[in-house]
Amino acid sequence: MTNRLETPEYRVFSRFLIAHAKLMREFDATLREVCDIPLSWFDVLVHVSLEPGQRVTHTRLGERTLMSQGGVTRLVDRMVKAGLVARRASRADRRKSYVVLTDSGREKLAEAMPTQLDSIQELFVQHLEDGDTEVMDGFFRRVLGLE
Amino acid sequence: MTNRLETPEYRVFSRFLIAHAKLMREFDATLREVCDIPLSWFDVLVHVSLEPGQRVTHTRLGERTLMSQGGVTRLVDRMVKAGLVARRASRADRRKSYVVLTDSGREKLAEAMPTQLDSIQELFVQHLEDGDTEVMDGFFRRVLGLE
DNA sequence: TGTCAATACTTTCTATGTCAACTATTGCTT
DNA sequence: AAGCAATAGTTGACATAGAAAGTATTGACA
Repeated sequence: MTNRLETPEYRVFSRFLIAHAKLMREFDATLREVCDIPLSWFDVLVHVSLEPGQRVTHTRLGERTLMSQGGVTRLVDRMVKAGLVARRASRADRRKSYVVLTDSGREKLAEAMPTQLDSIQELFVQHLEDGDTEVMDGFFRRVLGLE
Repeated sequence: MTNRLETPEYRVFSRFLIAHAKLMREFDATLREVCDIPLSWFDVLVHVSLEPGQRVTHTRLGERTLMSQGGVTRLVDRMVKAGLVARRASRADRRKSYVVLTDSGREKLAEAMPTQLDSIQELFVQHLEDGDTEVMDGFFRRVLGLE
């Protein structure tokens, strides 16, 4: 039964899981050490800043960060308390509430972005050789059902 | 600043993250639906069964499942309560306690293994084309610092 | 042999996330 | 316009995991 676990394909899968765990751990540890924020906060800062108008609804933020709605509310709560983001009620639709960066949030992002980009470079991108990028991009697109 | 986010390499990294989240979600959902256990329990069952003598110490189980020691204790607690595994004190070293499968645990594994192997096949392995396996294996090995 | 650092596991405290129920608001349909 | 399903966000109950301190046991070494 477990012999199917010993194929090269399964081994790749297994390494995929371990690599993911390792990367997440190190990204989080580095961001906490250098910038004093967890990876989840960095994610929010980035996704707010990437949005047109530098503002996101909770729902969209949930899609981007792959979190549940309740989870987003609480994550944003903590970041509001820390002063990195603020909520701004939408005029057009009073159910909506936009998440925006505060000055402090913008500063924190400017500080954390190079840190995180360096980590990604060092732990992930650096190991991409020759055609690896294209191969892996194709693979992940298929996994995600894109195109 | 964010322009480095728009390179093909970063895009691969981003898809890697999204793919991981998607796969974990679906594996867990399928195992819960079909076999009524979470992915974390399946992981434990597999790692116990793969061990020589079909028994693992908590410490080793933690290394295998990438979990903290306290996390392992409680995860095993829950599975003991559910009757899938049991703890067996070590004679040689009375600090150690081995985790072993119960009959019920062995049955559950026999039921869950094909389910999970099918999921992995369908959601991951199926999308590996031609030389993809070798390319990705090499990449993940480098990421993990193997060899 | 007595001491003490290391090891194995447990436990407490806390952080964080999910699910489902709830509230408010919107906008479609008649 | 009234009714009502859909949408946005919050909240309560609960599940789970990590960090660090605590307990028991082992083994090395003076």
